[in-house]
Amino acid sequence: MNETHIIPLIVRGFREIYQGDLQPETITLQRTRRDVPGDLTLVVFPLAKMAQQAPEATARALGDFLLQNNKALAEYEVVKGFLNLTFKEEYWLGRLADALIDTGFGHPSNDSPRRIVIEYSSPNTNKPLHLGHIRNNLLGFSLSRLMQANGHEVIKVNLVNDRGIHICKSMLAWKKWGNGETPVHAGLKGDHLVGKYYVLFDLHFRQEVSRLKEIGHSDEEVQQLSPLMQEAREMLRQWENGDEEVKQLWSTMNAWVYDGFDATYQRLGVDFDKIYYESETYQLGKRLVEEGVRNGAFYRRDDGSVWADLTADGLDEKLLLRSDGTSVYMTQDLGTAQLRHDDYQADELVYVVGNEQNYHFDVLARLLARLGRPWAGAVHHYSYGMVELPQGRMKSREGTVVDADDLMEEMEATARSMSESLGKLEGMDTSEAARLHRMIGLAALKYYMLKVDPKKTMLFNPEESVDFNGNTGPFIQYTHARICSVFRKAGVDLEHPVEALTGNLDTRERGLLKSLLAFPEVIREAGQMYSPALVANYVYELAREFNQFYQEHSILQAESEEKKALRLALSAMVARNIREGMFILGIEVPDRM
RNA sequence: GGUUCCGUAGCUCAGUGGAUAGAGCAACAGCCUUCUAAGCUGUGGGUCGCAGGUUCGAAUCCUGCCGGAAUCGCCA
Repeated sequence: MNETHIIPLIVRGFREIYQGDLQPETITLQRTRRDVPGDLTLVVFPLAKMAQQAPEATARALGDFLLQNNKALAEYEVVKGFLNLTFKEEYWLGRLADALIDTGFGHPSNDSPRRIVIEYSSPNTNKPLHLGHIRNNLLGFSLSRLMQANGHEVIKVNLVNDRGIHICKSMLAWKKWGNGETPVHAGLKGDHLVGKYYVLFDLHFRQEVSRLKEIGHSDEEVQQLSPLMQEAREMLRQWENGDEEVKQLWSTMNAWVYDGFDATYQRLGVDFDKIYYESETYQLGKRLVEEGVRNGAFYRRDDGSVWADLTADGLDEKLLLRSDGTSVYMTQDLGTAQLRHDDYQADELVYVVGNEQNYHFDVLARLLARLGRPWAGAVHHYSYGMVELPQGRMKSREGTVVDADDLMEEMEATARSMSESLGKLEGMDTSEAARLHRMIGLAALKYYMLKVDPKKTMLFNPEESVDFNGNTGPFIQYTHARICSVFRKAGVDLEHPVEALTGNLDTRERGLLKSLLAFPEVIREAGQMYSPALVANYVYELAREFNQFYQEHSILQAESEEKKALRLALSAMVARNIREGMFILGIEVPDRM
């Protein structure tokens, strides 16, 4: 519900009655509580102070004025300092009729669209995607849709970290113990195969560590002395020196990983407009660091390493280039930021990255500023919370990492068994049923993760995540399917449900209508807050409210034709808002389930 | 230790200056000859971490304290 059009009238009324100028910001309008008569509430307390009159009297004076000057208003009531306004039936019916023919409903008009580059996913190529990546991907993708819904131009980019010591570890392990194994031989997705060798490296490395510790070496010494680690570091140097054989192996194994990632992305339903590879951008980062050294922004130590001194900003010194000349994470991110800016000249460079990297992005923005990049302020770290399991954080050592592919498989299987035990899809052909199970299982997973405030650490409870009742994705899908079913029975087109709207609204219908009309405002606010969770919560509330309405009223067997038309119109709008809202979340809704 | 974030019902979460703080799950009790029961209704369950402050009004803003997490790497 968005009745801000009444604000100028309030300002005018206040001026006429009290000869005072009201700043629109001091006007608080909100939806009237459900248990009190009225539609829209003006909070009068702050105004009463300016009017130098008791809140009740001020409210009544303003109420009288509004009633006289706005034909849409039917009556008002004053409760303490709250002025509760009630609109006429025709007004609400008009709003509903307008919404029905508004194909852009839920896409607020935007007179200052921005160009926004959103980076998300950002995987390393040494391991398959896991639960943490899933939250990242879902947030990044739905954030993109949310910004598009708000009229912004969005470019979705992925930054694949395809180079570095971690990849060398997988490569080295494969070279030593792989016997030429390929994904085809092994019957494994490529990302999983490469991940297997990363784990193998770690296993052998830890054996070396314990041997070295037994003979009395410290933790730091062990890192230096471990032959495996030395080999991996040597491999990284060879890679940066363009060694043919190393590059060849690197391309081969990365190609396996990309095949695997593509399959996972596709199944998850996310995509990208452009993919950056750090192997193609880190050199640019090095050049930026050198530039910084030349103009005094950074400095080089005797051992050849390059640092930024951020102590004046209350931070520490930050390494930008290792003593052996190889680049670190920050080097690469400087390069990719520059490249991204050159490519798009975007108003915002959004990085969907976990909050464990808050410091990193704080430093990144400062470094860019220090390099004199005027667009440094465009860097925006979209910092989201970690995903934890009931037993705590995921730990690869303890084998508690929840694999993305496995998880999607399980959700789908749960949807299948649930649907079978409920006897839901009788008579549906198997491929159609399979499509539905995918849709439902994925909805459960996506909604479960997106309904939580992005910045908060969230708990992933496997048992709860496969619950399809209550505040869940399948519940919302079900509501949509129910509405579609009604329209099939009625033989009415959901997009053009009625010719005309007349008659009266009861409390439930009126409440549902007000909720429906709030949709554009929710999308706008969610966009301002960068919060898909607001959309998720709205859609859930709407579905819940519809189900209450559905339980109480018959749509097709309504008391009169005009009532039937009205209820069809309400139902159609609920279905549309659900579909649009879920679309923003990257969740599909079925016509039956 | 510094910085940042978090603390709301048994559990998971909404609620970012307005009225009597809400959902879901779990527990218990009901509702399908009527548009899909993946639904609906009801019952019980709260010192909004604690203490001050600002305000007509605070879960919400400020300060301090307590508890938890992340981070401060020649890892990414």
